Formats: sequence, structure tokens, C-alpha cells
Amino acid sequence: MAVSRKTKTVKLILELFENTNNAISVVDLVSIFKEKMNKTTVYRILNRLEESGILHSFTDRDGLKRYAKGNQKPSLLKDGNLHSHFLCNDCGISSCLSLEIPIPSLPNTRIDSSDHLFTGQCENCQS
Amino acid sequence: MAVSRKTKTVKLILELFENTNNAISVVDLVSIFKEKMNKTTVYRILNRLEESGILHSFTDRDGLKRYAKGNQKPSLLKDGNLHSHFLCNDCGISSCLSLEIPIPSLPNTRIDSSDHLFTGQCENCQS
DNA sequence: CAACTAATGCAACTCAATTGCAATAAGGAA
DNA sequence: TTCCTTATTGCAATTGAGTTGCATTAGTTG
Repeated sequence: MAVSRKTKTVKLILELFENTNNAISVVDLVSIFKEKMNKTTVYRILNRLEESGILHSFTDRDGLKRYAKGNQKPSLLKDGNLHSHFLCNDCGISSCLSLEIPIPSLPNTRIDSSDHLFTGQCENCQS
Repeated sequence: MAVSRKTKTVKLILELFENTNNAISVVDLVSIFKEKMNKTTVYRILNRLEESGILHSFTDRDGLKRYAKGNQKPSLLKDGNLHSHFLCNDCGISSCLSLEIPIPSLPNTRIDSSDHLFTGQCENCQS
């Protein structure tokens, strides 16, 4: 079930992601759009946009889901050019990194996807 | 607040982890010990064992927390020998990997920790 | 415009994880 | 061993992210 209709709510969410490269938590998105649409709608639109390959997501150490624009298909694994993310512990801003990460070769094991999250302190939060 | 008393419940949990190298989800641990101790107790003991450096944890894509034995301190970052995990999508078994992962150098950014999760199909689940 | 159905809003629900507090038990001191 | 201190536990209630069912609304196609 991908996005098939350009509704007002879908346009609002797309517009937000067109203007940032950061990954935004679903909690924040629900809060940002709380006057414009229902919490459930936010969740469902994000699911559809991810299935469509317009957004991708990851889960941080707190178990919160975060979305950012762009595709992250399993096929990308073959390149060894794995998508990874940085998350600032202070301000919570999260960005996508492009990084060569080796895929481990385990005997008789098939690796389909991988997630890589670096955390620390971003440029703006350095005292 | 680390572990300071060797209670019966702490011993039970330690015993389990001494006998496996796998990472076990908190949900499973609560279920395994449901006759022996309260859910809250499981959560609290795991927290203390992690603070003590006896266990370490990570969060999978579903947002579930998993624990395995061993320490994973930020200082390990310096080695470039980053701890990572493999999770089988079929049987849910999770194991620790030892893998050289490069730490990205971002301008004016301090990286304190990192998490790396590979998912796929393990040896036993290959049809 | 009419009709089909994807998409939405709302309320209720699931489930992992946390919290407050009274009761219990580890373990050091006497 | 017994006493005391307080870390630890059990229980019940709560929080909060995410999901579900269903009636209603609104894209889209002809």
C-alpha cells in the first residue's frame, strides 16, 4: 500500500522533508502537525512514503522511529556504501551520513539489511 | 546505581548470560523468568548489570531492547574495533559480531558511541 | 457530475517500559 | 547470632509510542 493520492496531508509532510536533510522523529512529526492532522494519519502517511521509497527510517537507542528523505533499499547493500546516521545527544538533530561500512561475511548467513547509528555532539552544540 | 548485592534474582539472570553469547530481548527475559521474578525486577536488574559493564544492550528496528554479556564502553570507540550485532529475521536469534567499522570524521563533531545492526537469515534458518 | 475507494479522524486498544511505595532481604557491624 | 541499614523487590498504576476498527471524507477516474 504505497502513496497513491496526493492529499493535503501528504503534501504537508512531503513539503517538510523537501526542506531538510535531517531525520525527524515520529513524535516530533506528530507534534509539528498536531493542528493539521491526526496522529494516526501521520503514522500512516510515513509508512506509505517509506514503502514508496520517498522516505526511509531508522530506530534510535531510545526505540524512537525517525524518518528522513531518500531511499534505502536492500539492494544498496551490495555497493558496500551503507547508509548511516548521526544523532546529536544534546539537540536531538539527526542527519544522514554516507560511509563505507564493510559487510561481515558470516558462514551460511544471508545479510539483508543493516543499520548504523553514531551518536555524540554536533557542531552547533559544542560549547 | 550499579549492582551491589548478589540477590537470588541477580544470580539467576547472570547464570543465563554466562551460558550464552546471544543477545536476548527484554521481552523474552521477562517471559523466561516470569515464575521467578517480577517484570519490573527484570528491567531493573538489566539496567544495573549494564551500568556495571557486565551486560551491554542495543535496540532493534522494532524498538525492542536486547541484552548480551560483555562491556561496550565509549572508550572502545578509539580502537575502531566496534561492537556490532546480527539479528535473524526468522528465528529472532541475535549474536555479537566483532567488526572493524570506520568512524566518520565530521567537522567539529564529537562521536561518543555507535550502534551497528545487521539483519538477515542465520545459518539454522537457511531452507 | 457520479461512483469507487483510498485516505482520514476518532476512540479505544496494545504493549514495552517506568514510577511510587510498602514490604523484604542482603550483608556489614556489634 | 542478632540487629540495623538500605538496596532490592513485588505490585499496582501509569506513561507513551504505535496500532486497529470503523464510520466519514475526499481524491481520482471515467
